[in-house]
Amino acid sequence: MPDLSHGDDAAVNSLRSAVMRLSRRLKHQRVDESLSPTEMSVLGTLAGCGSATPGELARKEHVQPPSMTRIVALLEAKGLVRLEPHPEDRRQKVVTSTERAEAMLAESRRKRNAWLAGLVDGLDEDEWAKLREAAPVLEKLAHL
Amino acid sequence: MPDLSHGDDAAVNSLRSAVMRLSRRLKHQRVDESLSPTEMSVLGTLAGCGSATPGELARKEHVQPPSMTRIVALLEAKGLVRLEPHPEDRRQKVVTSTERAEAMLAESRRKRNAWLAGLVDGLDEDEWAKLREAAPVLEKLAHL
DNA sequence: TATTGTTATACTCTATAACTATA
DNA sequence: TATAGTTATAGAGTATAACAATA
Repeated sequence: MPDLSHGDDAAVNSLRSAVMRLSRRLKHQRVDESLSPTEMSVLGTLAGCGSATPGELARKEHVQPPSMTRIVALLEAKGLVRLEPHPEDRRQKVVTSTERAEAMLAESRRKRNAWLAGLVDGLDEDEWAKLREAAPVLEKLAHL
Repeated sequence: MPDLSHGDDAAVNSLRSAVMRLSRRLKHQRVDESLSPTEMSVLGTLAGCGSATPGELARKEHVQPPSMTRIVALLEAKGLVRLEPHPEDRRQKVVTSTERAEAMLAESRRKRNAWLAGLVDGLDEDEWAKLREAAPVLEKLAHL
């Protein structure tokens, strides 16, 4: 385990503050107005793991089960996920993203890049490189 | 401006997703249960810049003026900020953090480190170093 | 008896619109 | 006429508690 020395203290504060502010801006920059950040995140997760149960999704997104019930219902109403009975456990359900969701993810990826291009306009190559290197670590941290 | 090539595309997705999830977890890990993430962020901002008007704080935190009015009122009720009339413009007010806020920030910094220590337990030195390097860039991004 | 998911309900945070006071 | 801040109100997102169905 890394030893948290005094210098890291400032880094932690900086990291926390930046993440909170960035998340607030990202909320506003949603590519599809009809989709909340968590709905988008769920679709991204499903694109990565194929399919999952509501409970698994709730744990992965760090949201309570009732919240995930609502989110999945909204996504289903929009035709972005499909709900099927679990083959082995009749209590559970299996959530799978539809082709429409895949197409939407691809489209929003283009739009996000446009927005980010504007934002990284103020960054130099070195800064952007650092961010790129840190992205997977941030993901790991979010999953830990 | 850095050219956003194909490889960056994935980094953007990764970054966005990670920031959203981390922010959700940070919300839960608030050191002082009675303080929202934005309230904490405002205190951090004030600690950095000394004092500011509600309008300035709203812009810095990327929040609308009425929201900042509420936040400042809550902080004042908790004795964490002081409100004074602006010396030159009687429409404006000056918000300053109190000693109590400074003490609380110091205390919460210790608690945050303890929480982070648990989280970075799963990171190796190299990953933590990447995160530390990226922190100031994330901050810059959040301010851009 | 434990677990998965749902329903019903309430809370927190933020936004928009309309208003007041000052510039 | 424009700007800083406030008040009133509404909406989005999430949580907790109680419940149903299945294991």
